[in-house]
Amino acid sequence: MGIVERRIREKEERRKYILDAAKTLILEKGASAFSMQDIADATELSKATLYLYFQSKEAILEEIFHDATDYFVEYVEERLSPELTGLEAVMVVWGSYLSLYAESGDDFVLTGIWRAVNPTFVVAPGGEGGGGQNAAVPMLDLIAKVLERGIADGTLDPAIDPRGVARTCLFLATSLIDSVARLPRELRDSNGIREEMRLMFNLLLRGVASPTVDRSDLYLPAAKKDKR
Amino acid sequence: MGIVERRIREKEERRKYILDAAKTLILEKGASAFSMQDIADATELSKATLYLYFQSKEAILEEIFHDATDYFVEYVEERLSPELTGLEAVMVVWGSYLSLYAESGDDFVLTGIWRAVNPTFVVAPGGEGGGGQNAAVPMLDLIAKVLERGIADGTLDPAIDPRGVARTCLFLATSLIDSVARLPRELRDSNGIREEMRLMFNLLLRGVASPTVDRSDLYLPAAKKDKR
Amino acid sequence: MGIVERRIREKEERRKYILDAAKTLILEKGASAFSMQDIADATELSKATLYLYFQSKEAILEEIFHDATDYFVEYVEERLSPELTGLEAVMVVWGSYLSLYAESGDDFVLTGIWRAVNPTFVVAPGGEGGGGQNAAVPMLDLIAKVLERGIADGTLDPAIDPRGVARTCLFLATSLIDSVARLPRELRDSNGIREEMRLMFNLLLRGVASPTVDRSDLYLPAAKKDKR
Amino acid sequence: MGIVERRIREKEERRKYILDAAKTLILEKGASAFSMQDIADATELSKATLYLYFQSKEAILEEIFHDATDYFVEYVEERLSPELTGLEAVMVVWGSYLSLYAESGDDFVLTGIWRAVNPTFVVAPGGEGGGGQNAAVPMLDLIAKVLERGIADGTLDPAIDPRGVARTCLFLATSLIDSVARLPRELRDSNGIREEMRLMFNLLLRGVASPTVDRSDLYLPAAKKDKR
DNA sequence: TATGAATGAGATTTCATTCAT
DNA sequence: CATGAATGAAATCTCATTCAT
Repeated sequence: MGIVERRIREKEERRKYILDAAKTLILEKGASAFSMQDIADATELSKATLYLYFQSKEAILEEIFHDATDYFVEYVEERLSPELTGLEAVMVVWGSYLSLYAESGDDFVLTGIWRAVNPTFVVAPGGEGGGGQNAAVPMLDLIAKVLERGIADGTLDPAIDPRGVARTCLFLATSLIDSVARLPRELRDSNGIREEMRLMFNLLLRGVASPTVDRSDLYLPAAKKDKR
Repeated sequence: MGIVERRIREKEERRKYILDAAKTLILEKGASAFSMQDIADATELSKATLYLYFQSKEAILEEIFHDATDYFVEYVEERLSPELTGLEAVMVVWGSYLSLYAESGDDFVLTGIWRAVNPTFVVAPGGEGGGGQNAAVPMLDLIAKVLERGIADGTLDPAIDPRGVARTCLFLATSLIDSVARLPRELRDSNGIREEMRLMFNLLLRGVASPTVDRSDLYLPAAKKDKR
Repeated sequence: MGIVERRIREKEERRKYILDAAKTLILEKGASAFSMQDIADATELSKATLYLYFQSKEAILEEIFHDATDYFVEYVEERLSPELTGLEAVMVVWGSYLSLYAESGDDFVLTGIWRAVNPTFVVAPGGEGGGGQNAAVPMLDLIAKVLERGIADGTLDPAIDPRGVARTCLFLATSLIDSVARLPRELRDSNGIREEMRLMFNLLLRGVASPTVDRSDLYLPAAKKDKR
Repeated sequence: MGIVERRIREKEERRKYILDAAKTLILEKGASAFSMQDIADATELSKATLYLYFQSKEAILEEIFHDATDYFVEYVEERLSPELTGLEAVMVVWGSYLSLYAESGDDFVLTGIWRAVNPTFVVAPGGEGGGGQNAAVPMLDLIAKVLERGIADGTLDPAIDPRGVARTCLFLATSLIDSVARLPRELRDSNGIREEMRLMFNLLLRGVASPTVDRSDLYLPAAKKDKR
């Protein structure tokens, strides 16, 4: 029932359709290298029509970023059962990064485009209140929460500032993704990248872990294998 | 002595003049957002004149990147006395990053532009042999050498692969710089950024240090103060 | 009927409008001396708009060349009734050249621009298989066919190689046109040019005719008069 | 003797030096595709210096054209002994074209650049009195003279107008050369080109010969071999 | 709602020519 | 006499965005 509802639903579907095309293009050409014309071609819509659904090219980028981070946050939260220690939880987060990249690499890479959306985000301490950047806040919150848990249960170094470290970690992780997003697609799928990511997370893991934790527990498993 | 030398010197000066203008622009607008016209306006030269001094826009970027990395490597090598332990040496490198940023912030930020020059570098494991990217090799070598020293003398975790970790660290450090380079100038000078960098390096420090090292030694001093 | 058809027709008309402007410019300034800006000025369109209708400047040149040669080939084929001897057919071809030039001088001159499109054509024996040059192939085929006819019926010199001679003749004829195309417009309309062309064709005619043919039959009539 | 004379001679030598470099460049890149910078590089002079010796780029082209035609005229006149029939003389002229091309191909090709110098020449009947075009007049005179000789001694068709035919022939011959001049160097040396030229001259030969002449005498020998 | 058409502004690069020294 | 330096003008092409229909 309701013409209005149908209209709204159809509009939403169109938006999604356009976004999907844009995502594919970003993954193919990089976030700054694709054009509105590219989207128009891919969707078989006219450029003018795109502007009926999105205010600007930037608005499209922002929404894509938003979607990607939401997806990531959801994905992680599903896997964060309350009985995990803080350290285990951190590993779940990092591990999710790796496995999401390994599984659905493409979609995930889109979390890396925030630089194209709003470069003043993570790095700017006071910048969290800005415009299109808020999309990163849930990711930040997620990480900060996990870090706090670890500080509380003693598995993470009590000296770290959860919020600051969360920002740094997120920044580093998305930086890597950002770089990956600029690589040509064929390079992007290489094992090398996955190893590079794992290496980075291992470093960060040891960086945040409590000194009391046995070093041998601070290795993320190779991607695509479930954590034991 | 004589006319020829003066000519050469003046030519060199004008190159530098143009480069300086370009640097300022990069710092203001980001490495990919400035145009030859911008440089022409800033220098009050014609676009054609710019091409007398540089083959292409890319050549300008490459030279700037080169200069910045060279300067960094020199700066660090001056401070790396042989009697330092590997861990101390790592701290010198990271510390140099911090103090260089604090001292000559702007120039240093330019080490972050390699993404604009050749985006396939660090992240691509086999990519070290490519084109304009070689300018990063000295930085990589420097870090790898220091890590090896630390593995040898037991102050760093023997499990790390020096070359791989060097690549990761360099990647992360330049990522941060790259992001900073995109910030508006006024944000860039904030203490927040410096703290962010220090935090990141502290994480990395603990990531690479041997588990036997006392955690309290793994803090970089706040920027602007010389390490004793 | 219908909007779509009208759109298509209008689009075609605007293409033609642009092409016409380009033709005029070529005729005024020469095929290599006109610029996209010139076309934009002439059509009162923006340069960007031109690129909506043609992929590149070269594409415009190619299309103009194509049109001109197609028109010539059609024109000649209409006049080549099967009962003509080979010699008569050759005279029809040459005569068409002359009368087309006399009648629709400007359009016809455009057959001479192939040099600007692809300079390696006719003169390069193996070059017939190349890129944008194929537009000349129908002209070549036409002439070769006619020559063969004449060799078969004894009105042309059996010693000539039809394909080779066709290439040479086409080359010479378009060379002349090419030169004419570079003349300032006022000179181009002179009777002198037409005489020059006739003279050339008369030479060629005697060059290919069988020695048995009476020399007095080997004169093309003055232009603008129909051959009976 | 005297300083003035030496100055003049040296100036002349410099001119020649520059011209030689320009010729080489034309042959490499085509008459319109080379730049003053190219000449400057080749001569190791500055662009400004070039303007001390030549008023403009066009002046250089004109002089090169002049030299080339002069050389051709001289070359032919040396071989035109008075006892030759007009027909034989024509064959000497055409043959010289062929052998000059075969021998010193490069220098000779330069006769084809007149289009770049002054496109209004040959084809414009009244154009002989113009500016830089006069360089072609000696060639025209040469051919006309030869044709007249043949008309007088009965070896050429009395119906032809020597001056008009001379202009046509010259036009055709230089057209071919002009096209050749635009070919990449490697193509230019092919036998195909020489054959093409020979074919054209054979056509012209039969076009101008008296009908009484035996057709079998109307073949130019293959290049590089002396006429029997 | 949808779009075809149009465009202003801008990107990089080239080149013949001039002029102060 | 020679030239280093400079440049105005031009060339091709791209792109996000607007608007009348």
